[in-house]
Amino acid sequence: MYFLNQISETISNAVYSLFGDEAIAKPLVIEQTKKVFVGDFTLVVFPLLKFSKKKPEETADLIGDYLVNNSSNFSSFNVVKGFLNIQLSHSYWGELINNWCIDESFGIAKKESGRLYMVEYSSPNTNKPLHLGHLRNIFLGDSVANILKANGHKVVKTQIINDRGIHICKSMVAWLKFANDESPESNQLKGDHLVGKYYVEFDKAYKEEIQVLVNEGLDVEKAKLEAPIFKSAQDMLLKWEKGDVEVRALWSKMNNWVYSGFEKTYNKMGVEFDKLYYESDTYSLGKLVVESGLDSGTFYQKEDKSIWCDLSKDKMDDKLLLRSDGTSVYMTQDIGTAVQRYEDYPGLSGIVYTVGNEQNHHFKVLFKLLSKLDYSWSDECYHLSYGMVELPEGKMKSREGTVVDADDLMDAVINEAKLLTNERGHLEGLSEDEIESLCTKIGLSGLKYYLLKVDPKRKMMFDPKESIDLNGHTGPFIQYGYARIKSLLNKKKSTKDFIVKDVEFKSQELELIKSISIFPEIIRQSSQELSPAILANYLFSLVKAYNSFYQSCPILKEEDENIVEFRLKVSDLTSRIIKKGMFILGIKVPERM
RNA sequence: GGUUGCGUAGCUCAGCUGGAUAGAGCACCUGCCUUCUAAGCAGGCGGUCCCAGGUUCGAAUCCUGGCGCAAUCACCA
Repeated sequence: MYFLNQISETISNAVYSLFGDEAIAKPLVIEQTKKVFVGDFTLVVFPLLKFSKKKPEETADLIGDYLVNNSSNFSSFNVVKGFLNIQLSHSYWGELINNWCIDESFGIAKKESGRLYMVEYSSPNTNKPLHLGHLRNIFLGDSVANILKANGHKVVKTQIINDRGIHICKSMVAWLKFANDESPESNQLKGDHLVGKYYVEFDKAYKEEIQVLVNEGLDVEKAKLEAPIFKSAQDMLLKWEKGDVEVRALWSKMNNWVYSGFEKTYNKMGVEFDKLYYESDTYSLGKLVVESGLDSGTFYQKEDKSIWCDLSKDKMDDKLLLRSDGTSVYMTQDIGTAVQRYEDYPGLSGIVYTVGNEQNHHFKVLFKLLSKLDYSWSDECYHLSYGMVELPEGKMKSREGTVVDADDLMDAVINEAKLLTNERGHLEGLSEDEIESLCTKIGLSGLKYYLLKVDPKRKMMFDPKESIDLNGHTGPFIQYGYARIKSLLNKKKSTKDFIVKDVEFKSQELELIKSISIFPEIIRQSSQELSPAILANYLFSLVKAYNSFYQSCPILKEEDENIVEFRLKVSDLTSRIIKKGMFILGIKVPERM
């Protein structure tokens, strides 16, 4: 049994014996003892006073006495006001460490849960390259998938690619008009960047045309609709929907440019997907589902033929599902996609949608619609909503060119890692390939950790200077801790069958052990909250505890062989947790740096 | 205007299923490398936890009301 449960059960038994079953009707409040007090665990006794009918101090004393007298796991206790601070015996800690060390998968679920979850993330449009906002999304989703796996679930990593619609047509129109057949091959530009370039070109030309029309006396709204280039885009969308061969060919060609560009970006990130969905495939299923919802009376039709869902009972505005011309909207596609997914994976236990909080309302409505359509799984859909990434100078706006490009950012962060690592003289004796590999690990860890350490649901500030920092609360700090342990273990390995016993731990050793002890709980909690930030912050505190231990407890110099073995063992265990934990965050750790 | 989320040190963030003297990192200041990697460690400075009420033995945490910021409420995606 997980030892925290074991401890709380023992304490619970003590309370039961002393004060009866009513006293344990509510869960006991047991927490790790705050640093300023002496002890390992603290029982808050205030809630027990009405059962003990004694003062807080006396109540705590009674329980403390009982524990120490009835279990060798507890060595001593002290009472401060209504707080019972309990210390575990060092021999019990030693026993625990032995167990953790021989457990290859310490902290990770031993048994499969039998559940299969789908995690959706990234889900870009195919008209422009990925940017900083996508990075938070992708790192989050990828890590959440790993967290679910670490808790014994099976996971399908997926994305819905928004490969159709008016915005895609804009790039296509602009390319036809301005590109002179420019292709990724002809000018060595990544495909997604090339297509993005023409999306911007479209916008530029569009604005100019609007201005011309306005100068001719049209009002702005009208001009937006009348601009020739906009009309061509609309025209192209109609042709696309009708399956026009030439338009489809161009669409296909440009989308493939984008996909190969994305591919490179995902490779660099170290991210991959198990299953891809394309809106061009799922929107028509969405239409069918909406139409059958109309037949069954779930939805209603207005005079102009548009189809709606009445949400007044749910205190929301009615939602449009098919336009009067019969074309689909975003919501239609999302309904189709969800239905398709449950058809593809009948055993699915749930879908996690990693999508920004700007779409909170959209998903609330989507899940409500699925429920109205009587899909039993509608309440298994979960919107993992995360906050926007903001820059020191404000929000990213594509129109104002303040968007931070994902490829540029990764390159910058890796280059910076090279500079800083070189400054420290840590690149000596490495080949070009090794330097590349090491600095990629370091740079990306800085970036990923920076984006993951903040609670997903909060908006966050992205400061470029901080994101490439190697000191303090950063990915490289954790990597460095790992590399130091590895360097140590290369000099002397712990003996496999050594058993820790009769070791009196120094305070730094005990702090480290305590930090290690909660790793399984952290893995569980990260999954419950779908929050890599919990794990990220934990790993930082673990490494801090280790560094403090490392500083104050010499290992190779220590004479007592028993202590040396213990310290090597606990170092090895720490390194395994760091590696595993960072892996779950999607971050690689270098063996040396 | 309605709905939802957020407001903690100069800055970026933890802590929030109520618990003790609210914690980290950055920045600034002091020490520590002939000793296992100083990308480190030890310490200092720094707080009306937005405001006002309420519940409670106990509130940064829960409730109500303000103030401020953000998102959203599209025949956009």
